[in-house]
Amino acid sequence: MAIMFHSVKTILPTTTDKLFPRGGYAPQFIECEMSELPITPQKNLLLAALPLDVQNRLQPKMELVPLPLGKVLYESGDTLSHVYFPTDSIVSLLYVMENGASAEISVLGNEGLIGVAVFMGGESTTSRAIVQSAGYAYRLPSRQFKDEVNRHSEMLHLMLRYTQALITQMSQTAVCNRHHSIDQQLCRWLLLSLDRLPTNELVMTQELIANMLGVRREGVTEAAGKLHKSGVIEYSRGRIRVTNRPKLEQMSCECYAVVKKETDRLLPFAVQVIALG
Amino acid sequence: MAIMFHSVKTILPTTTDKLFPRGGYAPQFIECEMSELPITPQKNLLLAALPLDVQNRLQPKMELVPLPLGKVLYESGDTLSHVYFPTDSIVSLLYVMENGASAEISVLGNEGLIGVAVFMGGESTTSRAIVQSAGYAYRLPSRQFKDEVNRHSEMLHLMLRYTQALITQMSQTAVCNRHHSIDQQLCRWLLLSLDRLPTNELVMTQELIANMLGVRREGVTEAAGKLHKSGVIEYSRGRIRVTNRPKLEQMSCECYAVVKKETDRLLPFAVQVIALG
DNA sequence: TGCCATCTGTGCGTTATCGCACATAGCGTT
DNA sequence: AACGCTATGTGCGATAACGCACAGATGGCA
Repeated sequence: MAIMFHSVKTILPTTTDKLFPRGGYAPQFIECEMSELPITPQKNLLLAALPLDVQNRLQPKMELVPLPLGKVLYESGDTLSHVYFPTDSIVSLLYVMENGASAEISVLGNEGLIGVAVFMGGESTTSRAIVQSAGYAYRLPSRQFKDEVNRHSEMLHLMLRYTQALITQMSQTAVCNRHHSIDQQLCRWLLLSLDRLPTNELVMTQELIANMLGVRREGVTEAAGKLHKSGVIEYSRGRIRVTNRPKLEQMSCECYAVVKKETDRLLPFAVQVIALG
Repeated sequence: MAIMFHSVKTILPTTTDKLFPRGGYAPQFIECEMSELPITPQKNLLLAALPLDVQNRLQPKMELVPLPLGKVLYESGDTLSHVYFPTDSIVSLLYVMENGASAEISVLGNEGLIGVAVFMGGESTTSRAIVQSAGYAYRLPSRQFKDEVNRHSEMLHLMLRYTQALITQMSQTAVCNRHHSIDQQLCRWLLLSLDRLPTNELVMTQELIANMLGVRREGVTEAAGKLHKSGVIEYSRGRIRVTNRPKLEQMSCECYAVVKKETDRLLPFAVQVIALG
């Protein structure tokens, strides 16, 4: 399969060793165009939705950090030292079982935050947060985040709404895992990722997608082959380009639409303009 | 299979028509011994964990309502008029798909409440809340519940902790749906139900269990047959008695233990004394 | 230019679960 | 005591996904 992808430069180190259990993946990164698109806290839609005075209070306390692919923001059971507000990165919440098998619980980008357990009170969760698409995030020490949430009820209510959206996605994942085929789930997964990216191209091997979906790599290969035959995607060695998004949506199970609709309802400020393939 | 179950009296009407999509189930109820065990708000462990002054404020606003098997407390998309604090009933959060297939997202008893979406801000969810084991619950109008939560930060924090426990269970359900066999999942499901009942006997047909697990009824029949052969359970026509709980735990997947441990961590006041089979 | 790690494609037997059909059994009602 | 509804048991072919093995393709790098 000869597909042209524009060349990219490696600008961030990877930390994938032992992080993606099955794979030995060492990918490259799309250059982050810092000069053209300055990364501000407002790139995160939750931060942007806060009242201006709260934004101003938070700004000096936050720190912009790069999130290379495969970086683990926290491990199951870890006490969370910071919460992260992605600006252009994508993070998966992944559950890893005793035998090493895994499954994605939810995925989030600049519409969300990593670390709801901080204000939920548990301080840790049973899942792992792992960077699925490299980029940046603003982070805030948990302690200060908690103070702000307790001080500004508007911030609390925003976080709670986001948490409900997260719950919706988790529920739907459970249902999808039960009832839908790998083909359909791949479509759902691609759409969820696509919604959190500025382009229609994702940097992700089939091996990693398989880890996220909790299925065999070969299963993803087969499903991706079908999507290619249908003219929906093109791909090559860790890059996937969606060329027909409407058809992708059509081939997906209802789960994508349900989650999208509910997320848009709960977080109307985060309604995304979809990049047409 | 000749198993003796103590006779029971029907004391509550059922509302199962069209509520459990696949089944035409019309079961009886175990008599609720009101006189021996007065039902007080403190039977619900969340209510019991509140500061006394808050309990006293809430008490007159709450109403004790019977929850017959199969009753739908809310439907997907419904605006929640009340939140429910079960005292001795069990409620499942169930997702019902477009084609009628379903899957349980989580289950809760007197350690929880139905209606987290009220203080999360969404006012509705994409799931259905349905009574899985008849009993009672105290309910509180959503409006008043919200006021109390906003007024008493202690109450808010308690609810948030419970919500995190709920999230943990949802996540684990997603993983379990992906990776574990029907046999294992049945064990998990029985244990989760058992923990929320005062006895080691549950009133539930295999058909309904299949609905909860999102699998075929025949699959549950087979799995239950194996458990019986192993001497773990006895059952007959809508009643299941667990006779060897340790073995049941041993045959379950890790998911039960993970959820239990995390729930106990988050809600230490709700640690349950397990009825030995 | 050629090497080589790694990503993707494919085949094949095995297994779990499904969907359907129908048989058997338990229990309340007449 | 017989009936009938409902719950449970069982068999069977179809299917989806699995685990494994290995072939082929790609692209970075020496």
